[in-house]
Formats: sequence, structure tokens, C-alpha cells
Amino acid sequence: MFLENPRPLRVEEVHEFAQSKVPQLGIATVYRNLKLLIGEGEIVEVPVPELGTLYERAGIDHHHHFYCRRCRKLFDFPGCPIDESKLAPPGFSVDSHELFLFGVCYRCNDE
Amino acid sequence: MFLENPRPLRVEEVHEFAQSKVPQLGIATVYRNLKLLIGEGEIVEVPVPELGTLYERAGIDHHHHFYCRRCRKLFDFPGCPIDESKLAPPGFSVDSHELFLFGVCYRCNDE
DNA sequence: ATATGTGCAAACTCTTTGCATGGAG
DNA sequence: CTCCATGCAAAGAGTTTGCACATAT
Repeated sequence: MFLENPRPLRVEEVHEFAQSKVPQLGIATVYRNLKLLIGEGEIVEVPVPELGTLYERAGIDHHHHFYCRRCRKLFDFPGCPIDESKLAPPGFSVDSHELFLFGVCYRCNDE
Repeated sequence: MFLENPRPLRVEEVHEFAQSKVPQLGIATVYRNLKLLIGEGEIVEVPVPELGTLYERAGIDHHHHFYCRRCRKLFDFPGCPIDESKLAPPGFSVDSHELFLFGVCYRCNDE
């Protein structure tokens, strides 16, 4: 399912999707298999402020995330406007960064 | 205490600080008073991926946060390299953003 | 028969809430 | 005496773990 899905999913979304195939499947199994897939390098965690941890397939090029306040979905957006070397305050060394955009997505803007 | 403190604090840090003045003070009181101070506009929440919610004094100019992986403290860094208008993917409208830097702080770099 | 994956329930963490109390005015 | 902030404990939400069972090999 992560292969088909271009955006990070919440645990509940994964659970619902999984239940559409195996109706009685429990939430514990979802968590267990998410951890397994992470161990295998198939997916990665996407920790988001206020939203908690979502999951998306691994190996996507460096990118960031957009959160739609209306449909409450998280979208990938490609590319990155950040130059880490110019960001480090004096004395600090930066090894990674996360950028989150908040707003309304193309689909919700159309309605 | 938030007036003296230039960086966001975890609930536990607030609790420890408060206990240094009122030793038996409980965690529920800390949460209650944080909510109160937010309502009064004295402090704001700072939700951080993987760290949960921290708190800092309100009214600081637009800025972002740096997380030191070594001492596990969150620092403010002033200014902002983001131009929202250039970031919105086509069809998306952006109304705010959050940027987090991860690395080692000036103090830990000195050791 | 053995091993693996699952459901279920309990445990754990973080946060919030209800209730009774104790001190301040 | 009346209020209100507090401690304590219980309750929730999200996540993890132990255990027993079913299924496949």
C-alpha cells in the first residue's frame, strides 16, 4: 500500500486500509508491521508537529511536507529551499532539518 | 520563569523548576498553569516533531528552532530563510510554516 | 511438531479531569 | 465562611508488549 501511496499515512489510515482486506485485523498488528517494515527499510517514520508520527515509503528524494488544514492530509512536496550552511547560528552545527508548510491543498482550494 | 528563559522548555523542565520553589508541586498543576498562561497570552506552545510540545514566552519575533542532539535542548534561532510565496506547490496555498534544525549546539561543540 | 503471525488485553507514557481539601482573604 | 489553587487519583489517547492460539510448513 505504501508503494501506491504518494503521501504519508496516519496509523489509522493504514489500519483502515488493512481492514479493507482483513476485516478483523487489530491495531497492534498494524503497529507491529509498521515497525517491521521500518526495520527492513521499506518505509520511514514522518514525525510531524501536532500530528504525531506518520509513515511513508522509503527512498524518496529529499523533500518536505505540506499539511492541509481542511482535509487534514499530509502531502509531499519535492525540492527544498534550505541551505543548511547558511542557517547555522554561530557555533552551532546543523546536520539535518525539517520544514513543514501549513495551508490548504489544491483539492480543497477547488471546492 | 519563562521571562528569564530564552529557549522553549519541556513540561518536565518546568516541573523541576517549579519544584525548586514548591517542592511538593504536582505535574497536574504544571499542566493546568501552562494552559492558563496560554489563555492569558503569556506563553505559547512549541510543538516539535519527536519531542512533543514545549513552551516558551509569547511575543518573540518570527523565528525557528534548533534541537541539539547532544544536550537535548531546544534553542531559538532568530530570522527566517523561508519565502512562503515561493514554496507553495501549484494549487496549494500556504499560510504558515515551521522549520526545525537538528545538530549540535555551540556549547556541546566546545566540549 | 515447530515456527510465525495475530487477536486480545494489559501496561506504559503523556495529558487532562473530577473531587476533596487546605490555605488566603 | 467562601474561593480558588492544589494534590491525588482516575481517566483518556496513542503506542507497545505478553501471552495463548491458530495457521502454515
